[in-house]
Amino acid sequence: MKSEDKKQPDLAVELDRLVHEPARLKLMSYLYLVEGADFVFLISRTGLTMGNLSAHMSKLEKAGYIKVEKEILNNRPHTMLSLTAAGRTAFESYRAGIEQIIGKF
Amino acid sequence: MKSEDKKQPDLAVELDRLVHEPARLKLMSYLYLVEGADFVFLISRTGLTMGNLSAHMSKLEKAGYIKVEKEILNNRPHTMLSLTAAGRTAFESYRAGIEQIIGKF
DNA sequence: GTAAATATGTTTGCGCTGCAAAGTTGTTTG
DNA sequence: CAAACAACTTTGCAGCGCAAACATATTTAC
Repeated sequence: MKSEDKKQPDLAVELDRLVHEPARLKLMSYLYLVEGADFVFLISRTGLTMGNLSAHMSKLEKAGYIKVEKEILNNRPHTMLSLTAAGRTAFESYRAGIEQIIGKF
Repeated sequence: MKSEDKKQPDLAVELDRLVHEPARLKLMSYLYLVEGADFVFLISRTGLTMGNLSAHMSKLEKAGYIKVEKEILNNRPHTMLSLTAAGRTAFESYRAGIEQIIGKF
């Protein structure tokens, strides 16, 4: 490396706040592995309330990070979530960013 | 009443928001390694503005995570930051929490 | 010698956001 | 039929991070 690099703010990496928020980070982390989980299951898995899961889900959907499919199953609503390609990319890049800040695990 | 662990919400881990905030995460990550850095240097290192660094520094200090030492050096104010023992512990436990959510790197 | 620029921070104003609580819609049960 | 349940959505507000404004002391320019 050259000394012409005045400062190297390797910590100046920007983390995607949409992913960074703990509730959403948990969701995306899980969806990254399983490729599909339903609303009710995710509540028990993440410890979120229905209200909060609903709100975060909407944000992630609006951002294009997850796909939300609603259907009627056994006469009841049923909601399935899954990561989109953009969501996978966003998660991977978030992971890289955080690793850069925190260091190797 | 007695509860059996039917579900293991390994994602239900709580992240310390004081550490989680990107600006503070960067600060603590760096201080974890070097054990002492001054205000001006940290600005270039983290990409924060003076105002934001000042605010986050105050929060971390109030939380007991860092120690802030102010002196006059060459007729100018000089501020040194360093992690406290509590800060080190908090950072380590944050790291463990995030690893549990995101997975192994 | 004083006005302007520089250095090192702190404080303030406010827009955004996450969370708990309340609301919605439909179904089952007694 | 009413009350309880299931699966969500919407709302209200407190708290927070950020940019901008402010504070204070020193050095430089003229």
